[in-house]
Amino acid sequence: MSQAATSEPRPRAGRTPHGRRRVRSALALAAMDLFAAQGFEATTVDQIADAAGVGRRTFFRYFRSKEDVVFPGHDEQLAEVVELLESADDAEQPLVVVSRTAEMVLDMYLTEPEVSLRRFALTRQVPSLRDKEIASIDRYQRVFARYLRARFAGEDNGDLRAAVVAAAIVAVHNHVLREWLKSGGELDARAALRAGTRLVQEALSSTWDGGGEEQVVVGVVKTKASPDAVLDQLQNALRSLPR
Amino acid sequence: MSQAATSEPRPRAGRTPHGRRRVRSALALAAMDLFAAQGFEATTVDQIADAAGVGRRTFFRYFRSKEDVVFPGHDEQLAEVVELLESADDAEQPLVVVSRTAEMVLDMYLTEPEVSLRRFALTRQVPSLRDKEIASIDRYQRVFARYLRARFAGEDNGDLRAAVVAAAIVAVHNHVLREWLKSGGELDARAALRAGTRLVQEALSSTWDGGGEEQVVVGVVKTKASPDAVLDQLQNALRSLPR
DNA sequence: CATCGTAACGGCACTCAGTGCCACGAGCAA
DNA sequence: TTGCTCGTGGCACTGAGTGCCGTTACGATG
Repeated sequence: MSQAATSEPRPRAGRTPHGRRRVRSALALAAMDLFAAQGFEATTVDQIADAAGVGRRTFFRYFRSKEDVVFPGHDEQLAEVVELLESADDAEQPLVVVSRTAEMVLDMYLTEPEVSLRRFALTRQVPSLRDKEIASIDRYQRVFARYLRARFAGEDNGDLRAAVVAAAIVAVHNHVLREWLKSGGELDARAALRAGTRLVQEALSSTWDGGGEEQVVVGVVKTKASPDAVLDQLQNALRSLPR
Repeated sequence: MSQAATSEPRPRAGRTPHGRRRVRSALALAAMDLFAAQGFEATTVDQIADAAGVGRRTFFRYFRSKEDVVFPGHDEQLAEVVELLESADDAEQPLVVVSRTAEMVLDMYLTEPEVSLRRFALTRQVPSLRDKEIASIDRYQRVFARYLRARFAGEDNGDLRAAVVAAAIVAVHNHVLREWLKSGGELDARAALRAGTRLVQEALSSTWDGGGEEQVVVGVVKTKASPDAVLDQLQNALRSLPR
C-alpha cells in the first residue's frame, strides 16, 4: 500500500514487467481505497498517485482516465469474447453459442468477487461510472448481435431477431449478475444464468433455427379458442412446411 | 446566427421566457453548426458562446455540459414516458402498453427528422456522445423494466421476464430507429416498429399473461419429429389446461 | 411615467482532468 | 565500464465545469 520512502528521491519502479505490474496494482488499490473512503469525485488523481508512490503523470500512463481505474482490462475481455464467438462451431445453435459466451462473461465477474462487489458499490452511486459501465455492457451486446446477424443472415427479419436475441441474453446476464451482487456473492449465479438463458432460448428459438437440418415452428395460441380449432390451425401450419 | 454587435456592450436577452427560448435555441444551433464544421472535441465552449452572442458562463446556465447540447430535453421525455406508463390501464396487456410507449418514444425522434439525423451523424463518430446516448436509452429500458416488474409481480421469474421483455422491446425500437436513420428518414418507421413489437409479443407472451382471463400456451417443436407426434403432444398440453 | 426589486448576465478566478514536452536516471547490452 | 533505451517525474498548458460578485435589463408596483 504506502511505502516508507519519505526522504528518498523516489524509487523508480516499473522498468521490469514485474515492476510494472506492481505499480499498476498499487495504483488500482490506492484508487479503490480512496474512492471508498471519500468518494469518487472528491478523490483527485494527485491523491491516487501520491498514495501509490508515483508521479501524477505516471498515473495516466497506466490508466487512460480516472474512471478507467474502476474498469481494468475491459477491452481485453471484450476481445476474448470476440475470439470465442469467432472460433465457435457453426454446427451449434446460435443461441447456445451466445448463451455460453454470456456464461464466460459472467465468470469474469465471479472469479474475483471482492473486486466485483467493490466496483458494484461504486457504480451504484456514481452516475458517470454507471454510464461507463452501461456503455461497456452495450459493447458486449453489439458483439453478440453482430455474431447473430451473421448466423441469421438470409432469414426473414434476421437483423431484427439478432438484435432482440442479443438484448435478451444480455438482459438475462445483467439480471443474474445484479442479483448475485445484491446477494453479496452468495447466489449460485452460474445455475441461474443457465436457467435464464434456457428460458430465452425456448421463447426465441422461433422460426427455423438449425440452418436447414432442423426446423422449428412456434405456435402462440390464446386458449379462449377451442383446443380443437388450435390443433386444426397448427396442423395446417405443419403440413405446409417443406419436408 | 451571428449578431452584428461588435462595439455594443452586448444586448441582454433571456429575461423573458421568449428570450430564454431564443438564447437556448441560438446556443444549440451554434453548437451543432460548429460540431458539424470542425468536430465535437475541437469545438470549445467559448466558441459556442461567442457564436451565440452570449458569455461563456451563460452557456453552462442553459446546458449542464458540452455534451448536453446534443441531447436537449431528454429528461423531460423520460418523465413523459414514466407518466404514460403510470397512467396505463391495467386491463391492457403489459407488452401492449410497453410497445405503445416505445412507439411514443420513436415518435419523439420522428417529429424532428433533421435534428435526429444531425445528432445521429455526431453520435456515430464521437465515442463520448455515443456512450451518453446509450446511457440515456438504458434509462428508458429501466423504466420499462420497472413497469413490467410490477405487472409481472407474483409470476415465476417475473423479474427476469420483465428485464428480458424490456430489453427486447427496446432492442426493437433501437433497431428500427437505426434503420430509419440509416435510410435518411425515408423508412416507414412506425409500421416497422409495430411489426417488430408484434413479433416480440408473440414470442414473449409465453406463460400466462392475461391475468387469468386469457391464457396462452406456446409450443416449440422441432419438425424432425413427425407432425402427428407434434400434434399429439400439443393436444395433451392443451387438454391439461384448466377450462 | 418614475422607481424599485429581482434575477439573468458577463467576467473573473479557481479546481481538476488530461496531454505534450523534456531532462533524468535506472537497467540492460556490448 | 560505457553507452543506449525507455519509463519516469515534473512542468506547463488547454479546456471543462463551478463559485462568486458586480452590473444591469426588465417586469412589477405605485
